Amino acid sequence: MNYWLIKSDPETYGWDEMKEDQETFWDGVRNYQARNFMKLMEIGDICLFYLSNKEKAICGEVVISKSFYQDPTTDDDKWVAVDVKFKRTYQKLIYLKDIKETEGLEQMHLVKNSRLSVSPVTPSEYKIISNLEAS
DNA sequence: GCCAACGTTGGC
DNA sequence: GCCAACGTTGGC
Repeated sequence: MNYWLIKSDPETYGWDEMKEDQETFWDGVRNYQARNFMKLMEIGDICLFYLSNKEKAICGEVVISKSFYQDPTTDDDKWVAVDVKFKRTYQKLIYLKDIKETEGLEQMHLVKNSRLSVSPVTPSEYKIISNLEAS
């Protein structure tokens, strides 16, 4: 089982919509690096849901409910989508600012390459983030 | 709203 | 195949 971080602009698709839909497909990724990570996602993998721009915080978790398939929003077979299911809302938002200040998280793609919309999270990073949520 | 960082495109 | 120009993203 793997951990990931997926990014969404709340203006496009926010956490409230995710919660209401319960399940949705994650499409529209047009970046090879992100696409390659999506292809590695398996059912049951946990994705941290990050809100860019306005919030700049991780707000909860979703679970992969279907592994990659051709992105239905384009004819171009280069691109893929996955299905994700709502899991839970964090007790508090974990802000980018705090992530940057936390030891052990400075190597995260989110910190080093903020433009990558899908990125892997290591088990130890996941654990540190869980601790931040509980603290 | 600005701008840095990054990816992509296209001319040579 | 190189690299300049351009577009997009996202933090500030």
